Amino acid sequence: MRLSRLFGKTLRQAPAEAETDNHMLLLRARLVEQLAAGVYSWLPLGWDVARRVQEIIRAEMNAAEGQELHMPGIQPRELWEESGRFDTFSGLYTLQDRRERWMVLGPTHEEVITDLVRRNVQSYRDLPQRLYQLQTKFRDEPRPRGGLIRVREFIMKDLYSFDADAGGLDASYDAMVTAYHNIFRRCGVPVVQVQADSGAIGGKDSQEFLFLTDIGEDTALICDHCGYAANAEKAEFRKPRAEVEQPLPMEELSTPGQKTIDDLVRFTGRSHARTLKAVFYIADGRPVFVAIRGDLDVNEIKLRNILKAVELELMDDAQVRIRGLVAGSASPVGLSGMTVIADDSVLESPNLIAGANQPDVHYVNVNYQRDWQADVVTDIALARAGAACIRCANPLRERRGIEMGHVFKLGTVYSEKMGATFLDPAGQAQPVIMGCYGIGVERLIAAAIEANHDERGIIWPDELAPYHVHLVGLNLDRPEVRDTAESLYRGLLAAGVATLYDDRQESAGVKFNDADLLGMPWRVTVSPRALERGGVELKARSQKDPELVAVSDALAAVLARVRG
RNA sequence: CGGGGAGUAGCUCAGCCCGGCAGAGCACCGCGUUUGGGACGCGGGGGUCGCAGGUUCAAGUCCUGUCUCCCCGACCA
Repeated sequence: MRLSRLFGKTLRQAPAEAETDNHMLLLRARLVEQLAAGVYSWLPLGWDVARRVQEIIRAEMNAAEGQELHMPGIQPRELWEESGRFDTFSGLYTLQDRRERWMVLGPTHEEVITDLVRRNVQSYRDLPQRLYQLQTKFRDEPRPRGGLIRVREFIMKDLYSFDADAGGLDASYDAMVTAYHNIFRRCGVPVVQVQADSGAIGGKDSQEFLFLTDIGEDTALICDHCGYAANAEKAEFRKPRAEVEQPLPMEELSTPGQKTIDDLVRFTGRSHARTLKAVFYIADGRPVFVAIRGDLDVNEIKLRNILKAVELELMDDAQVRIRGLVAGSASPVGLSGMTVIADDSVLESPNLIAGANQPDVHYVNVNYQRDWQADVVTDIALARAGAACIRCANPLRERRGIEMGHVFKLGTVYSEKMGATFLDPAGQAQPVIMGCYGIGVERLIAAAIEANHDERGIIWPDELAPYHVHLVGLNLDRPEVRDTAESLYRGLLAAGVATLYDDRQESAGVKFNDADLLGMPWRVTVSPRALERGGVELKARSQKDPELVAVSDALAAVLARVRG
C-alpha cells in the first residue's frame, strides 16, 4: 500500500475525548473513528488489524475442535422470554418490525444457539459439539467508555460447547482455556486467569482473563504465594478472627451524635471488628436489611446473587424512614418486616456494638442467635488489598484489569429452560450440558495497543501488524532514491510481504514520526545519505538504531528479518 | 440514573464574564524554496458558532428549553 493513497491521515494531536494511551493512538493512527457514544467505524488500517485478530481466534478455535457458524443479530423476543432473560438482561436493544412484532438485537447468543442445538441434536452420539461465531453484538451500555474498552456495538467471538456429561464439559472448558491463553499470547496481551462472577449469563463456574493495567475497570485480587486470583466481585478471603469471649449481657449505651462505624470506634475505643454495620437495600422492590461486621464492606454482587435480584439499590432516606429504620443507629435486634441477610463474620464475633434503632443509642454486647437472627447467613463481604488469601492466608494484592475474555460453565440452565435434550445410551432424555466462552475483538485490540506502545506510538506484535514493512523514501525527487525504493517495494510485494510504502512528498521528520506512530515491525529507509554509504537502512520498531544493508542485498536482508 | 465538564473550520483551541466585521495553530489547495526526527515564504479555500425559542437596533456572547459528547459514580460482560 502506498501511504499517499491510504484513507485517513494521521493526527498530530489526538481528539480531546481520548484519555488513555491506547485510545489516543487508535485515533491518531486513524485505526478507528467514533460515530456515537460507544459506536465506532473501523478505518482500513484498523480493520486490517481486526481481521488479523479474528484469524488468530479462528485458528485457535478450529484447533480446539470448534466449528464456525454465523447466527443472526436480529432475534425474536419469544426466544428471550423462553430463557427468562427478556426482562432481566439489562441493556437489551429492542425494536419492532413492520408487523409490530418485538425483536431483540442480540447482545449474546445463548438463546439462538440453544434453539439450533435442540433442533439438531437428538442423541448422545451427536455430542460433543463446539460451535462458534465471530459476530456483531449490541449492548445498550449505561456508560460506554475508554474508546474501544466498553462499546455498544462490537465483534465478539462466542463459542458454545454442548456435552453429554460433566466430564465432557470439563474437557471443552479446558480446551477453551488453553486456546484463550494461545490467543492472548499471540496478540501480545499478558493475562491472568481469575475466578469470576457469572453475572447475566448465568451458570456456576466462570473465569475471566484479565489484562492487568491501571486503566482497567475490573479489580482483581491476587495471591502471589499460592496463585489464587479472583475478580473482586467473586473473591473470597479469610476474615480476621474475632476475640474469643463469653457472651456478656446486652446493654444500652448512650451515644449522642455517633452515627457511623468510625464514630463508634472513636467513641468507644473498640476496634472496627467489634462493631456491627447495617446497610439497607431495595432488591426488586423488596426491602432487605444487611448486617456485616464493621471492619468489612458489603460485596453487592454477592448480595445480589444471594437474593437472586435483578435490581439492587441502596434505600434512600425516605424509604429508610418509612421502614422505621433509624439511619446511624439501625439495628437487627428486634427487627421485623424485612429480609435480613448477614455476613458469616457475625457468627463467631461475640459482644458487638450495634444500633438500637433509636437516635443516639446503641447496644453493646450484641450476640448473633441470642439477640437477633438473619434469614440467610453467608459470605457477602468484599475482598480488599491485604485480605488473607482463602487458600493460604497470605495477603492478597489488588490490581485493576480489563476483562479480555470470559469462560462459563453454564451447565443446564439454558437447556432445561429451552428443552434442549438428547437421549443417553439408556434411552433417557437428558438436558445438554453447556459452556460458553467469549472474547471481545475491539477490547482485545485496545489492550494489545495498551500493552505494546511507547511514547512515540504503537509497536505492533508481528501477528497483528497490518503491514510488516514500513518502507520510507526520503528525497523521492532524486531518481536514484525513487528507483531504489520503487524496486524494493515491488520486490517485497512480489515476495508476499505486506508493505506500507511512504511515497509522500513529506519531510523526513514527518515520515519517521508517522512510521513510529503506525508501529509496523520493520522500517526500511531509502535516502540519499544511506545510498552514499552504499545501502539502505533497516530497523525494527523496537530497536533504537538502524543497520545499513547493501542495496544489492537489501531485499534478501529484509525478507530474512521479516520471516525470521 | 446521580455528580462534574464540554459543544465555535477536518483536529487542538481562543473569543463568551463586559452583546457591535467569526479568529489562531495544525491539516487542506496553488506556486516557489526545502528534505535524516512533525521546514519556510507568498497566495487561497473552508463556519447555519450543537439545535429550538426568547430578550435586544444588534446574540458565538445574555435568558429558557433541548440534544449530543467526555469524565467520576451507580449499573453492566
